[in-house]
Amino acid sequence: MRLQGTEPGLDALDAGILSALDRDARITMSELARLIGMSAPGVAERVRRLEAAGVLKGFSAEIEPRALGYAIRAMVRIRPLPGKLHLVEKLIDACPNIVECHKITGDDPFLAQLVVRDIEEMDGVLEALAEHAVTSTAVIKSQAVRRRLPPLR
Amino acid sequence: MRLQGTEPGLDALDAGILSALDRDARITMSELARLIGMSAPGVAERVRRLEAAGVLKGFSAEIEPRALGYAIRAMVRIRPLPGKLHLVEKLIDACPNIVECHKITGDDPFLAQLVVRDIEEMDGVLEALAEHAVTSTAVIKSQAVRRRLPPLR
DNA sequence: GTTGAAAATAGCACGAA
DNA sequence: TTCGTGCTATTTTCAAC
Repeated sequence: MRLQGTEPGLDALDAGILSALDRDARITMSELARLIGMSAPGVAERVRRLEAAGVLKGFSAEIEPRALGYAIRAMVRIRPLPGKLHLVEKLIDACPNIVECHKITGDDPFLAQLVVRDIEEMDGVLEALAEHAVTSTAVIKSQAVRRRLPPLR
Repeated sequence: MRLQGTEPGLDALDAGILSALDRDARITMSELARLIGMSAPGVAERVRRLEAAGVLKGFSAEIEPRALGYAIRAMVRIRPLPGKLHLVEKLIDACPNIVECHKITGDDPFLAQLVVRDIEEMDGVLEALAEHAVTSTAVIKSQAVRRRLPPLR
């Protein structure tokens, strides 16, 4: 196996495996084997190697927030007030409505994805942040590109 | 089962199921059954119902772009030039380095997540967009909050 | 939702290329 | 090394309750 971070390291079979697992992570190794034309132990071994190489970090469920009553999703840029960077980072982590947050370059250090049931709930979260940071909120209207993999080779 | 979008609709067992599947989507129904204290056919039935209700949209692999040689990740705000909205949307969809894109409110209609191997590749993507849109790029330095579920009840 | 039996699958050792 | 075959344990699925 090649070192992590060097390429390609992935042949067409690995690419097929990753692609299939991305479409349906609960597929059986047998079915996966049929799809790419290998034996089940063979693909299972490759999957283990991809995990060991750090390519496959895990498998997760795609859950639809709307179906849980979270009608609104928004991207929030967050700029902590002077001296409040660490405090704000803790606030962000402690806010259960923030389902993801990146530290980014530029004027606003954080870009968070917010999921709320209604405008009132959104306002509550933003108000709580407002004491220690300036926020810019953009409501998500739709997905132009649904989560997908980058080119695998 | 309650109508999609009405709450709660989820009891503690469903919440446990979703949480466990989010942590590891490839867990067996038997193991999941043990975790939440039910029989295997019982949990399997609940999982089917959560899928039918639109709560569980699917299961996907978490793939680490870095391990594939994509050293840089960035969030790009994209503002199409007048009359170029649809063209830009097509360009975005056709760009394999864009792994996700939201249509949002505000001055910049699109917020895309970009994954590239190096600065040169990033420049190439942004140059291609520059003909038809104004872009603002923020490189992702780290994840402050790793993808997680909102409160399930 | 549970139990129990049949079919499919996973995981292992071993041999071949 | 990496993959395939054949075995056993586990899991899935379906029936009946």
